Amino acid sequence: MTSDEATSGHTPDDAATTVARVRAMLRARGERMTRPRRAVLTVLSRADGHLGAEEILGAVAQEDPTVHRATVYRTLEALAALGVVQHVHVRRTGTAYHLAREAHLHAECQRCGVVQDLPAALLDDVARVVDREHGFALAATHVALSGVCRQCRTDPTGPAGPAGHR
Amino acid sequence: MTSDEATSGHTPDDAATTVARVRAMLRARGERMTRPRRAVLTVLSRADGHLGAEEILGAVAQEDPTVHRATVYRTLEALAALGVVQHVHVRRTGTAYHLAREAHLHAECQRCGVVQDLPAALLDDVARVVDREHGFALAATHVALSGVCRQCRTDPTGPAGPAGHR
DNA sequence: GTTGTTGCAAATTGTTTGCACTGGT
DNA sequence: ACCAGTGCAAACAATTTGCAACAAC
Repeated sequence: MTSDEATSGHTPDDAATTVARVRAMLRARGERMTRPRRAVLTVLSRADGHLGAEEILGAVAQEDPTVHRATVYRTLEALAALGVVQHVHVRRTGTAYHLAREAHLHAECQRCGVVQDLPAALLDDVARVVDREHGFALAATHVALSGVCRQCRTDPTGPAGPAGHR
Repeated sequence: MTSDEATSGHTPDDAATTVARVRAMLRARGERMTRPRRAVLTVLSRADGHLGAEEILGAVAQEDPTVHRATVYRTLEALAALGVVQHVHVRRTGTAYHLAREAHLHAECQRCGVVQDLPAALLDDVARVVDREHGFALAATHVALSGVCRQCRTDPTGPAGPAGHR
């Protein structure tokens, strides 16, 4: 990969740069950099964290109203295949996407729906044990852990998200 | 419904016993033990492990064809409210249910879809850390961990379930 | 000019809801 | 008899797919 990445979680990644990089990757596979793909990449680069499909749909629509929902899904799939984006399964949002950077876990609050990042290393030990004892290769980053965030524990009367108990 | 339950090796929990126990719990709340509920409980008691909604639907239909899909969902919800059944979110199957017994984790193979149980204690340490460091109260049993099961690691050409990569 | 991609609309999948009726207690 | 619970059909949300038109390379 390339050189610079402060990696501390905050470096939205220049959209143009990302697009260029991906264009090259696509070209190498005989695929194309299209308008919808550019839009999706732009949206993803801008947003620092993960975006729900719904959010991406919305942002892309603003970026370029001619891009169709289905296309966004297909684009995300294509970019995932490229290894450029990763997806996490989240209860509330359905699926969330983000540009592939350093691995990290996700924790979703079952009350308010907030998804927060956690260091990937947290599950390293568990992964090792599960592997050794159960033969199961954990893909810890792939599904958001469930629980209740600090906010909601502190303030149980606060704004519970749309969902009752998930 | 033929009463030939002397077949399986382990002891899933006698259906009749469960039904009786739950009937009491329901009664205590002014609720009723109905045919659909009996059917769902019977199905759940028989099956040792977790069943996907789809499986429950099927089994219940065999148990009593007059029971409607929607009713099964409502029944599962009611039993969950009672604390009698627990649900786990699984990508492949959507949601899986099982009678509430000792807490345990679930691990879902992203290739074949198998869901296996893991000891709940596995995540105790992590839960403690996440709590202390991030203020997040982990509900580890609520979402199935993702990964690849032993079978699929060994035999990558084997029968990948219906889904590509989840 | 290829042919990878897109837009659209319709199909899926999994689950929920409104409502009149039925059955448990 | 009363009302929790049910059956049914239709609504739902999120995503996927078939296909003809289209646009990158």
